[in-house]
Parts: sequence; structure tokens; C-alpha cells
Amino acid sequence: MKLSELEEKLRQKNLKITPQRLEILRAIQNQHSHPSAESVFLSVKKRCPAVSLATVYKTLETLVEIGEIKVAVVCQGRTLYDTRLDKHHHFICQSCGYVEDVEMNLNCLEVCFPQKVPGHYHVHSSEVVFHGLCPQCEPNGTMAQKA
Amino acid sequence: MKLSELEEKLRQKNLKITPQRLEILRAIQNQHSHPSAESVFLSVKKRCPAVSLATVYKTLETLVEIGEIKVAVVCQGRTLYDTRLDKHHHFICQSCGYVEDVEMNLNCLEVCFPQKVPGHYHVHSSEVVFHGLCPQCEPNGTMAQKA
DNA sequence: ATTATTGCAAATCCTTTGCACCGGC
DNA sequence: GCCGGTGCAAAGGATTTGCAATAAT
Repeated sequence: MKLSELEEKLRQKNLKITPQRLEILRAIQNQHSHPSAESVFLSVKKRCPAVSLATVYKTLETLVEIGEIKVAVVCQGRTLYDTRLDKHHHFICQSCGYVEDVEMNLNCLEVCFPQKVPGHYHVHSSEVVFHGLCPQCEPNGTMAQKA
Repeated sequence: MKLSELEEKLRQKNLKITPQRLEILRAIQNQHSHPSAESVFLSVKKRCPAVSLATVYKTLETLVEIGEIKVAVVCQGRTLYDTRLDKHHHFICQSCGYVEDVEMNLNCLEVCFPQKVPGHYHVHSSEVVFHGLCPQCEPNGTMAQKA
């Protein structure tokens, strides 16, 4: 997403365009794929030392609300965000919490899930989550990270 | 799972059979499908008023470790557990956090995912997560719960 | 001028931990 | 008796909140 698009969205929702918001979006775009509030905060602080962690939390919430980013996963106690808005899936390392995108076309899933979901549930989205070990943690098993 | 099976498993791992552990398992079995530590604690307290919340947390961790229960989802900041060990999926209400099991045979998924997961990742399990609104929250939209 | 946003600090929520005592084995 | 388990209270980490000051429109 471009900064201009963000400004447009903010205006439409009567939200103000502040340097903090622009910096936070910038940080998210330049970072690794699944940033946490903490990592965004650290990144933003480099160019904008006065930002507060609370502002980062509030802004991330705002960005999710206006649909600019999504929550990728909640993993090991923290929320990881996702700048990719297109349909994809996630692999989560059980040991270190590393998250990686998984590309998969699940047309079969899309087609059949509405009948499987019980009753009158309105499904907005669905995704597959893979749990396992990443290459770094694999050799020594689940406890590798803790050793 | 039966109490006798649990006792067997505990013995095998040199873990002691204590009244608290039995009560906690009992509570889990009698409760709704996706209990939290808190709800287990409240339930156990009825028959065993002296139990401590810390013991419940520790015991739940132990039960996960010996494979007696699983973590279903982490939702709205708390961990929900699952007594069902067989393959199934989950629907999560975005508004109230209610979790419901979804039965689905995803042989297609099972067959194709190993090629899709990048590199040398070792996948232990996978599940589909559906996000949406449950019947109670549906009529008034996402904010129903907060109103 | 109006109103949203910021930054700070305190508060909150869930979960974990340290440690002395207790109880299964 | 040994060693793991329990309960308590305190600590911990992530996130939220109240509020006065600040900045966007």
C-alpha cells in the first residue's frame, strides 16, 4: 500500500494524518513480514525517538480497523501483524515462534466450508495454520531454542 | 479419556497422581468444549475450594505435555484448551471469542501441503481456522458484544 | 477553534515463578 | 525419606487506559 492511499483512507474515516502514523506505516512496510508492536516500536524509534509504545499500539489497532493491515497470528503471547492482505496461510514454528507465509490455493476449502460450519455462522475469512519446526529449530527438536 | 488412562500416563512419566490433577481432569471433561485456565479453576474450586490458580496453570501445562489435552486456540488474550485430540477445525467468533468445532475432512489439504510449505520445514499438525460472527453476535455486527 | 492524537505513567489481564510446606510413592 | 506438587504472593510481559498537553484540520 502507498502512503497516499493510507492518507486517503484516513481522511475518509475522519482520522488525522500524523507524522507518527506515517512513520509507523513506513516501518511496517520496511520490516520483516510479521512485525510485532515491539519491533515496530523499535524501528520507528530510530527516526522518531519520541514515539511512545502506546501510540504504536493505538496506531496498529487503527490500521487493523481501517483494513490497512491484519493480525497474522497471536503467537507466544504477542500479536504479530501482517501487511499482506491477500489470501495466504501461515506456518508457525512451535519452538521459536517464527512465522512464515505459505502459499496455497484452497479452492476446495473455499467451496466446501460454508456447508460444514455449523448453523447460522457467518464466516468472514479462513486460513490454514501449520505448526511444526523451522530449519533452525529442527535439528535439536522442540527444545532447541531453550537450550 | 478415562481417569485410569490418565493415571497410567502419569505413572509412565514419573508424575504423581494427586487429587488436584484428578479434579482438574474431571472438570475439563465435564465442562464446555474449550475451557480456559480460569474456567477450569472456577469449576474445580467448587469441589476443591483450596486449589490455587497456579496449580491449574501448571497442571494444564502438564496435561498438554503428556498429550492428554491440546491448546485449541489463543483467543482474546487467553489460551483455550481442547479435550478433543482427533483432527478437527475451529470457528472463532470475532466479536465474543466463542469457539466452536468444525468437522471437515481435508484430505486434499493433507496431501498437498507438504510441497507447499517452504524449504525444510517439518510440519507436525495443521488446522483451518474460520473467523466470523456467531449467531448471537451476528444481528448487530462486530460491535454487538461491546454495546 | 475544535477535536483527534500523543506521550506518559499507571493499571489491567493473563500467566509464570520462587519458595516454604505438604503429600504421594 | 525423597522428590515432585501445591499454594501463596510476588513478578513478569503484553497490552490498555486515563488524562493533560499537543497538533491536525
